[in-house]
Amino acid sequence: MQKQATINDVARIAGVSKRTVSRVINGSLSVGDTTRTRVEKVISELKYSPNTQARGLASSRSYLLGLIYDNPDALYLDDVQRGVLEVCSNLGYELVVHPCRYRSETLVQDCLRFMQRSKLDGVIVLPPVSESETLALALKDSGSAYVRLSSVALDEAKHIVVSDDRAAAAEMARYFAQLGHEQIAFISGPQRYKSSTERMEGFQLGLSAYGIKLRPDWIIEGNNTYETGIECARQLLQVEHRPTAIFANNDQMAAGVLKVAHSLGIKVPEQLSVAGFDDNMLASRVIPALTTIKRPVRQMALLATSKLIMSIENNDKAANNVAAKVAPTLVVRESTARVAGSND
Amino acid sequence: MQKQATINDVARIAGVSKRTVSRVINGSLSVGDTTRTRVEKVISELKYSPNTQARGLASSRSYLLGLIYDNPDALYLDDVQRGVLEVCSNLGYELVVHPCRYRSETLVQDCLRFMQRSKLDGVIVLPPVSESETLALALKDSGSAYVRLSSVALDEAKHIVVSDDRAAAAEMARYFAQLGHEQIAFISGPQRYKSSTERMEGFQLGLSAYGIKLRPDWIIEGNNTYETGIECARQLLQVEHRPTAIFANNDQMAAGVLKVAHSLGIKVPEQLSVAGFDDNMLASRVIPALTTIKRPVRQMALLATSKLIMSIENNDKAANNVAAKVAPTLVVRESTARVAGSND
DNA sequence: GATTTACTTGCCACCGGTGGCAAATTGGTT
DNA sequence: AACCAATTTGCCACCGGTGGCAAGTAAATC
Repeated sequence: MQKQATINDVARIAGVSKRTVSRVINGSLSVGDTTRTRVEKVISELKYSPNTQARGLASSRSYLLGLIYDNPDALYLDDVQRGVLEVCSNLGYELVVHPCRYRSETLVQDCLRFMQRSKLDGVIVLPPVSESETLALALKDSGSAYVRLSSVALDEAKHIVVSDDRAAAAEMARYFAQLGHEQIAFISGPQRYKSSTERMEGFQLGLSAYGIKLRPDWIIEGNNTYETGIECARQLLQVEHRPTAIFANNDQMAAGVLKVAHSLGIKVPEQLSVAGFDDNMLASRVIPALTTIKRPVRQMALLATSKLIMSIENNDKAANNVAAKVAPTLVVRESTARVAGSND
Repeated sequence: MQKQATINDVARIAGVSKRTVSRVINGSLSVGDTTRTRVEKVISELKYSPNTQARGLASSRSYLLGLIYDNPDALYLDDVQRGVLEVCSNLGYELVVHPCRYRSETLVQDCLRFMQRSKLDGVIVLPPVSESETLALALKDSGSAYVRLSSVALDEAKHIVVSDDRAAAAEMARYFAQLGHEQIAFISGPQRYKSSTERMEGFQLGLSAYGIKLRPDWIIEGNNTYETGIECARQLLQVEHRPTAIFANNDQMAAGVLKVAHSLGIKVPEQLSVAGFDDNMLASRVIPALTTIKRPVRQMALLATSKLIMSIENNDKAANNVAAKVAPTLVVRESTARVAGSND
């Protein structure tokens, strides 16, 4: 158990004061070139690395970021986490993960306490927690740095990264219409989430451009899980007259639709087109592979983390200049086709 | 932005010294009952919560645990992370995640530096990184608390949680044999990982009890990804005489086999039985749903975290008493069946 | 050469707790 | 009442850095 070198060791060996060493570490401008190189040499010889706790205590910085989320899809979380970590490790931050309950009464309190306890420099908030205005206000109020991921621009540019789910859903509508579908059903996510309503409205808007209107009984609400996907699909497919195409709010539910269709002997895409949203790993694994909307999750994570770190390092202007909006794109695979009997 | 109460505030208001407040916080025995209650009252009135950095600096504790892994399956990582976090939040720890490169030359250095930088109290190491003896030694050497997840008992009980993959694979062998399969292929994981060799050997051992021997050219090495699952499946299935059953080292590769079988018009399970290992979300989503081995990932995570925290809190004896071994179990679904033409 | 100006560097207090030890208090004995 | 042990509390140094300001040094100006 070798003892860790301290700033004093470096100072003594380099023959300077520890204040100067501190300056070198923090890249202060006012250090002479010769001094700087000398100190840097000693630092690398000693493999010295500053104690984050001491540093944090003195400067109220921790080089710790937090990731706040509520029970998201494992694949989505993983994508985000990878993206965030990539930026973190490049810029010398570590990431603390913090699941919480969006609908709990103590959400705000819980999150603030989390930040305070670990003295986080900032947090990234994932949907649906990101949709809580109470939390956002509390964060702003406590002077914390934060960035929210969302599908609507509900905050200042420096605090948010938005994916235009509405436009993407509209594109899916266009695609369905061009394949000749008119009997179309939609399995929505929970209506209390903005991401759900955005996608639904975008889809309806897109269809209306082709004069197509969703039948109210063909809009069914799931909760974004595979299991509810199955339930909703049963309602839509175990009937006399069924839709020729189903758009689900995410890939998990679309996978549920495939399962039900298969068990009912309905051929996809010949007799039924199915599409999802996300383009996570599952989408390409299932048979037939899902047509879906690719959400640029990784890109959002990168942007959010950059923004966050910029605003932490007191460069709010730069944080504002980082792009705040990304566009999901349509990915066509095997689960969708021209409607049977249509020729146009 | 309300300022946070400090230990001095509490001390002043309660009319005691801050050393006494510190004692109350840490549950020291030698505090009078009246004093204790008085201090506790003030603490809760002020909503005081100790500054972790200062605390850490003084006592070299951080209440931070680390999770070290290398590019695992997203679903596996998510399961582990959930389990770990559950225990963490109950016991007042936070979790810092740290991906790294198992095969990098700087692995050990990188991990130690990570622990040091953030002053972690301990780490949980996932496979395959957990198989690095160099890292384990370095951790032990540096006096760090750590627990490894693995499929072989390669460390003292207090440092490891093992899943008996070998026995589980043998059970799959038994199941295959009892279905009448003799023409069996195995898609292994990278042979440099113990988890891969354990499963392979267990499978072979299990088969040999029924007098079945794997043909050497029907043992193919993949790297646990869906993509290599596809490649391996092509090699096994695009030939004149093909196996009647394939066991893959994990669910991802098994999903690849399903895909190839489907594209070649081979019916699963009628013409080909397929099984995976893990029982992650994917296994039940694909069509047909995969027969697989359920790894008790969550349970392992819970055990590992408990062990770790016990050994941090200087209770090595207790850590040793936490069960160190868990048993994966066979889950039969739709992708396996009696071999065609067999009646026994 | 003296004075101003700009740039480097060092000193010391402080961040908010904990550890070791001494001091004060309590209660029991003789 | 004096003494002693056990319990409870307080004092002060210290953990390893950073901030503010003063001091020192070199270059620029007159």
